[in-house]
Amino acid sequence: MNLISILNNIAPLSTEVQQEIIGLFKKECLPKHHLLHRNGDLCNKLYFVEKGLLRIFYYNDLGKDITYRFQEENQFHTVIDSYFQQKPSLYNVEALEDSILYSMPLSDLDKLREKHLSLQKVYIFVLQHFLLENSERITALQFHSAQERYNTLMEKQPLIIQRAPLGHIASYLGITQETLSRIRSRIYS
Amino acid sequence: MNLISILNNIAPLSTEVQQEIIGLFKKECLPKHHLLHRNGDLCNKLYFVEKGLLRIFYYNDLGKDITYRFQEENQFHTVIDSYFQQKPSLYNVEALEDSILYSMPLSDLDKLREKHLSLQKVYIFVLQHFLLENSERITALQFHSAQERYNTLMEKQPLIIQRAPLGHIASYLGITQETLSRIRSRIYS
DNA sequence: TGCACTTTTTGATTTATGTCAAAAATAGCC
DNA sequence: GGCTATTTTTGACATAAATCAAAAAGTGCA
Repeated sequence: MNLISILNNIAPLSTEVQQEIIGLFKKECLPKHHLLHRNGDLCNKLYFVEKGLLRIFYYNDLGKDITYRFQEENQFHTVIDSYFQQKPSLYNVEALEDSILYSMPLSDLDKLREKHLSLQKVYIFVLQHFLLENSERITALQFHSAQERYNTLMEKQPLIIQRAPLGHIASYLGITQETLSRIRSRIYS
Repeated sequence: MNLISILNNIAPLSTEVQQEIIGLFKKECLPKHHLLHRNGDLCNKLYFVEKGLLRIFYYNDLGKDITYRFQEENQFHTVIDSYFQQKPSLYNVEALEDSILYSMPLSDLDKLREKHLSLQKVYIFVLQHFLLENSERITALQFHSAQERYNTLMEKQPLIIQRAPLGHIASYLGITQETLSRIRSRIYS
């Protein structure tokens, strides 16, 4: 699986550690439209997306479905509000395509991290990566126009445009579906 | 200093570790308006804000000064785009008040974390905390109105309103100063 | 105390984006 | 291949917030 090579890239792992990791991650296959996590649930697993596409979303005050983010291949995934605080989540997670995930329970990961310093590093790296991504997103939402935010998405995750329905992309960008449709039809960017 | 008791709250530290931490953090006193970090600089220190108020900001395409976030007392601070990747930063950091910080070089922290597992936990906790905060901010910027975002700020960091100039708060919320002024003058929320 | 300087407020107008509604296009399926 | 069901586009109109400009209020200091 790609997981191991990605981890190795972050910090080289001994064969022993690699074997242990492989042993603890469990393969999960989700059909398209499967709801992996429902708001109110507790999420106590860290996932790695081997194949497919996940969408994390929540319902706002008006009950409207808002996409918080997409998780593509080779990304780690978890429901952060629940996972980090072990409390019921506000978010839902669904598979937008048939997907293959690897999952590891939080408790196993904790033990593993205590046992192997090298993994602690990897975990920190992953957290930092998420943090950087989020800070870019904040910057974008703060003062970029809808058009600019769309352009950025096109650069960073170009395939999302083809893989996810328009409405999901629109709410991810913080705009309505109609506005996104109009942006796409404009000749000039 | 508050730092030690805060760290202890996250994960209990031995007296030895505490002493080592105290020894490595260096006290820095900044006068109001001091520019702690300039865009293009490398940031290789982790800070703890003992007293005062910091503002992290950047200049957008139009050269407009945009507040990315405020750091109040008892918060950890660093310039994340630079610190985590050790590359020149897009951000500036200034003291909005006379401030007292404690700083530790990245290299010292790395060594310390390798040496003491308990600190690794603390570091992860801090990262997770930032991550949660950022995700709430994204949610707010995605679909809350200017008014709602202002209300949220009032709840979370009520003192900011009195301590920072209006223009800085406005850009933090992703709106213009004029709009913020009008929000404040409204009788109904 | 008064004067310059900065910050905040107010006003008039414009613009980007939202809302509601319906038509067009696309996809899923018997 | 044709027929729903879903998704996307288009249109008309409403609205929140931006912009530009100037007045008012607040602050620092000689």
